[in-house]
Amino acid sequence: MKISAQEEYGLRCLVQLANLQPGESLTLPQIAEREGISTANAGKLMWLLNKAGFVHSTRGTKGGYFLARPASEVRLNEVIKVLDQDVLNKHCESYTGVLDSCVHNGDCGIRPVIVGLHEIVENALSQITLAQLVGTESSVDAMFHQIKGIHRTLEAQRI
Amino acid sequence: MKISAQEEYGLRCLVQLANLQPGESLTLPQIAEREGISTANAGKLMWLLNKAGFVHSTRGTKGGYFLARPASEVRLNEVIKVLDQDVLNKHCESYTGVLDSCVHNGDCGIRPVIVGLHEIVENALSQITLAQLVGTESSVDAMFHQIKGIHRTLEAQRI
DNA sequence: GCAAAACATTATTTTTTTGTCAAGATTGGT
DNA sequence: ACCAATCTTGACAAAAAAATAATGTTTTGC
Ligand code: FES
Ligand code: FES
Repeated sequence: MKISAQEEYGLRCLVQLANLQPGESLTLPQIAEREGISTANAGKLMWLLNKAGFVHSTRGTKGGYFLARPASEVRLNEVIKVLDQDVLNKHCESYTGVLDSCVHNGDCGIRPVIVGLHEIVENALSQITLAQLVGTESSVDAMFHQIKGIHRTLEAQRI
Repeated sequence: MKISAQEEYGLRCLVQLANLQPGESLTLPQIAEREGISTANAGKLMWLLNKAGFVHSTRGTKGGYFLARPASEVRLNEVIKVLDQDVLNKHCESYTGVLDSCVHNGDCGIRPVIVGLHEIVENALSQITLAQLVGTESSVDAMFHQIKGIHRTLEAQRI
């Protein structure tokens, strides 16, 4: 269970744009330099995000990228879904094994785990907006702990 | 954010062993056939799980694999951690980009998200044991929804 | 003791993911 | 009109992950 490079860098690029003042924009070389990735790579990421409608772009001199929506209205689960090539949902069909579908079709004890995990992650991500990621690390961390705090309570009860 | 093939299949193999009666065991070909993967692949997975101490094995004719601990004492977060090559924790050092470490070292808004997500997943997994996965799909699903239910409550409050 | 059945371990191949390159298209300034 | 800065897009190459193959070791049963 890990976050893919595309998910992470795509999100990072969006955060860079979220840091801008209204009216400002960033070019590909600027984004690439600020995140320490190549311009070509940033280009592909931004192309994805543009296609998905998260950013707008202007061509030509003085062009660049800027957020299409206010950062406070962009939830992280939407972003991740786009960057992850939508392979998350339909798990049982795209089975890597020899068989076409999962051998446990009909009554499967694994499916709830896979699906449930994705739901938990999605739910956590849906509670975070881009705007919440522009602050200092400690403020972001504190925000995140509100979500995790609920879990700790549950765990404490269980023991 | 997705579960890797190794995580999924390793977990599946363990569930197969958890289904056994005490004293029984499964051979590699049996495990492979039940999960629809190749014998060689199952062999590698079981080797990992054996090395990590989750299963014991006996060689020779009438050999096979069986759980080293009761299924009710094996938590999923331990299993996943072993199958995922421990790359989960130290994220900021193993940065794929051009730089040695994350460009935001010192004050990073992304780090809490990465770390926090892993903690949330780990926490959820730590609440599930192998024994809970041997039932019918609906029973496993119901168990999982107890965990997710907490999230729903939180979400409802937020709105 | 020998052969068959089974696990153990390392190496190789295949597939998927990630990152790069290059040619094209659009805009703004001069 | 021209040029330079910029995004766009598809093809390509490198890296990582996954799966397979190959070889070796141990045990059982005869
Ligand atoms: S039926 Fe899809 S994971 Fe089992
Ligand atoms: S410092 Fe590690 S993700 Fe930013």
